[in-house]
Amino acid sequence: MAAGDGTGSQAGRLRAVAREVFGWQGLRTGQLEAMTHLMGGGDALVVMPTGGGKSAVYQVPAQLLDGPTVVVSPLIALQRDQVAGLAEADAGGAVAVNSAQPGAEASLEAVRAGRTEFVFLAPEQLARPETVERLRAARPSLIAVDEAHCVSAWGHDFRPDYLRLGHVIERLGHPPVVALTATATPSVREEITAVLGLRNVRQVVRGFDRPNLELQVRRFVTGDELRRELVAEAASRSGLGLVYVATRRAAEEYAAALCEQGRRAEPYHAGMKAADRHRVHEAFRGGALDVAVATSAFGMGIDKPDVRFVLHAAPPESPDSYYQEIGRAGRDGGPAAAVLFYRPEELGLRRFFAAGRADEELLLRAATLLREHGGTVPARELRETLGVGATRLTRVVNLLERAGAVAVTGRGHLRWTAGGPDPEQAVERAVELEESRRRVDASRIEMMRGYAETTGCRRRFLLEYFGEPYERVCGHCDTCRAGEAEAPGDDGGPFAMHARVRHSEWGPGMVMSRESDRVTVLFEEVGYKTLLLEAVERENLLVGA
DNA sequence: CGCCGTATCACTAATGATACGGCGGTGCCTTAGT
Repeated sequence: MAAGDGTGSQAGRLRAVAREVFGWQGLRTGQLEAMTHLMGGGDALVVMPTGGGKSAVYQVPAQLLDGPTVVVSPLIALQRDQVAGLAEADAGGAVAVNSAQPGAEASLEAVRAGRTEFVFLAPEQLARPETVERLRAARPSLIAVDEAHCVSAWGHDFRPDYLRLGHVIERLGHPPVVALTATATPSVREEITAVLGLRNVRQVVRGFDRPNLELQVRRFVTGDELRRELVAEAASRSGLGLVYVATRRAAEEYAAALCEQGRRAEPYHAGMKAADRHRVHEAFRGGALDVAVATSAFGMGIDKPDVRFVLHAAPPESPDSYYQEIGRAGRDGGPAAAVLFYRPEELGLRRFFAAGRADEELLLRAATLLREHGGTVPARELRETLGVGATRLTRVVNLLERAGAVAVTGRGHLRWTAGGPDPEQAVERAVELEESRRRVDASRIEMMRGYAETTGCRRRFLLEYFGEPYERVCGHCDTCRAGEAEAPGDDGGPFAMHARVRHSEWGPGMVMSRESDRVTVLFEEVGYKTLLLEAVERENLLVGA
């Protein structure tokens, strides 16, 4: 293909739009690669750090494709910012459709009539068949799914509507789809692709390494000591900081303790009034704070370049979440510290959150009712018959659907699959699926423990967890400086990075990291497992697959 | 699973020690009542 022709002029048009509409002087290779693929009709999965220009990947092609762009975005506050940002450019207009926004009807009509280019919605809005039909009538030419890792991180029980996005995409005629996220391990990338039903996918993954982050873990025996030391460190560090805690109550207590030390500190969690949350957010953005003490509610949409430290009072539920949270430090490229204050006991809370089980009895009742009915049943009717709320029903239906027993129609009605499993088999499969999810969640917690307790290079541990080979040690995390971290020796043996293997009991998996005496494998069914090489060889546990 | 607050006991005066129960994160939505 001659340069300047075909894809070449395509890139030229994209660059011109970026410049003329948005005022961006250039596009990065990764952005351009994803955009070109979308323009060619394919789907894309873009993994880039926040502030790396993810939004551009859909905003620019949207100008060239004939039809509106549907943007799925999980937070209403985030939607507001994005709509406001687009309003400043001459980009064709943007609206958000949600409960906090009056005039949903007029907005959808504007989209259908072609008066608005961008429409932002939360996944819950797309659970409403009427809304999907309205969008379908507008014949969208592009769909962007922002914060796509939510498909995996929250979808299964917390926000089940994410799991329905695949159906929504099909119902909207499956125009080019771009999934965007700032953090995703290879397994999460696979899950995003599967759940959204992406086709002809181009994955664009920009480097995860953030060399300016100094990684450190401080280990404690008692909770009192941990709290005291954390307050002391947060109070003495200079520059803007973020302290992540596990509970709302801890957020309040640490913030109060830091104020006593004379720092400008505020708590932030989902139990606070919207006005207070907004106030803290603004204070953080405007430099009126020294430290924000927050639960995981504080996060998405934060793009403050000069955060100098992120301290964790307790480990989050996975290295994915941890990396996302510490990634909010040092965006300006200047030095920044990420310190985990660790006690093994604190993992207990995470295990509690991950322990939920499938409601077998409810599954069986729902399955039996649907099969006996035979035809299509409105979800609302089934909810009333079973006497459960929408959240629980959605969860049960999702499981039955994944078990191949129930289909959800475009109108949101439910139908038992003819020729599928019988109710008992379906419930059995659903329970297995839930068990499998539980095992994977538990294994991610174990990987978080692995990070906290490793004697190897911490940067290497995280990057290999994300599937990015890092065959060296960083030299400036705490273990490296203590001289403990040993350089890896990759002799190209049978368990090379990313090699496909099979375990006699745990089934197929992929090698995610190697140390001199052990290997960590991500098994499809049971999650992460670390095996001693000596035992692997002695028992012949792993074979190449 | 582990933590914290409350209740109870033991016991001669204020407090300490132990047992037990409840609670714990992320955001949409809707609807009732100011």
